[in-house]
Amino acid sequence: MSANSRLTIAAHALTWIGLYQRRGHEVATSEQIATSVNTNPVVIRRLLAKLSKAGLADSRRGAGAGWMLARDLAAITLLDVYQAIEPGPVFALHRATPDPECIVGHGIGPAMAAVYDDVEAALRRELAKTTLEDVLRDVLKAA
Amino acid sequence: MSANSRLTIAAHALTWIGLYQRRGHEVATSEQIATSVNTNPVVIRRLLAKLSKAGLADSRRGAGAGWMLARDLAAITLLDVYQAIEPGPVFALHRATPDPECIVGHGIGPAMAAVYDDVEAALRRELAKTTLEDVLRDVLKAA
DNA sequence: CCTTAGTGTAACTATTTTGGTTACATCGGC
DNA sequence: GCCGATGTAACCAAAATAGTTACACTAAGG
Repeated sequence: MSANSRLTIAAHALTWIGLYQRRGHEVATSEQIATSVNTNPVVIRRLLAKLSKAGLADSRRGAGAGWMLARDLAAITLLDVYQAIEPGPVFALHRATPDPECIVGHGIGPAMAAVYDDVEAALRRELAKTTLEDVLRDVLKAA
Repeated sequence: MSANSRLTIAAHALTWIGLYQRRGHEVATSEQIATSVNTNPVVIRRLLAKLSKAGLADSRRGAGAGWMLARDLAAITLLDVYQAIEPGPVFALHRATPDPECIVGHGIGPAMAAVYDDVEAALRRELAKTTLEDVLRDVLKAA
């Protein structure tokens, strides 16, 4: 399937900031996070910008700039992260509109849309079960 | 997100064949199906080839060739279709492997993979709830 | 002030996925 | 053998995703 890695990267970034702050640091830079994630700092900043708009992270500019969490890790679920960064749905309907003269072509869109709504709801329910605190706990356990 | 339309098209194709057969026809051609879906016949054949391998559809060659269902619509769930055509997972881990020296970089992969397994399981459970018979009923209701 | 480290964001490129198209070998009933 | 279809490879186009460069802007600290 599509398979994008944004949720993974975003969770990684926030978890990294959370751990860094717990170790006594004020802010984390996109450069530091990018090193851990193994990508370009701009990729991190773009994601954190969305997370910031969603109220999950905050940035500070000027000298001593960087990123910090807007809430504790325990107060951020993967659903929060998902909603902050994923615009589209998991499944798409037809790229080109099917033949409206055909009964199936006419009715299949709404029928599938209803199913997809339920699937997305289930997916969200599942993502809501895990907080970044849970993720960090697993991470530390594995170390 | 990714958003591919394969599941939609595959469900459309099978439902179309099912209805066509109920109306007394032996087989449906990829050309007919493609007209209803509004795409190229090869796209349909490619999908039906996978559905055939999964035991959901059968093809006949030579003169009077075409496609038929291998099972009744009521015996095919959207999960069956999904598994027949979707290879990869919904969410991907890091594209490049994160810094293994970093605790978070080291442990985040397995941690997220565990969550993603649960999410996929929920998604499958949800898809299994709907059969193509259900889809056809909705389609006919909308007509 | 003015230096400086880092954010914010646009613009461009590369890679991958997805879907559409052409082409043609093959099959099998008539 | 003819003919209408499948089966598949090969190629192309478009879109999504991620990586990169570039640079204006911000604000603490000297």
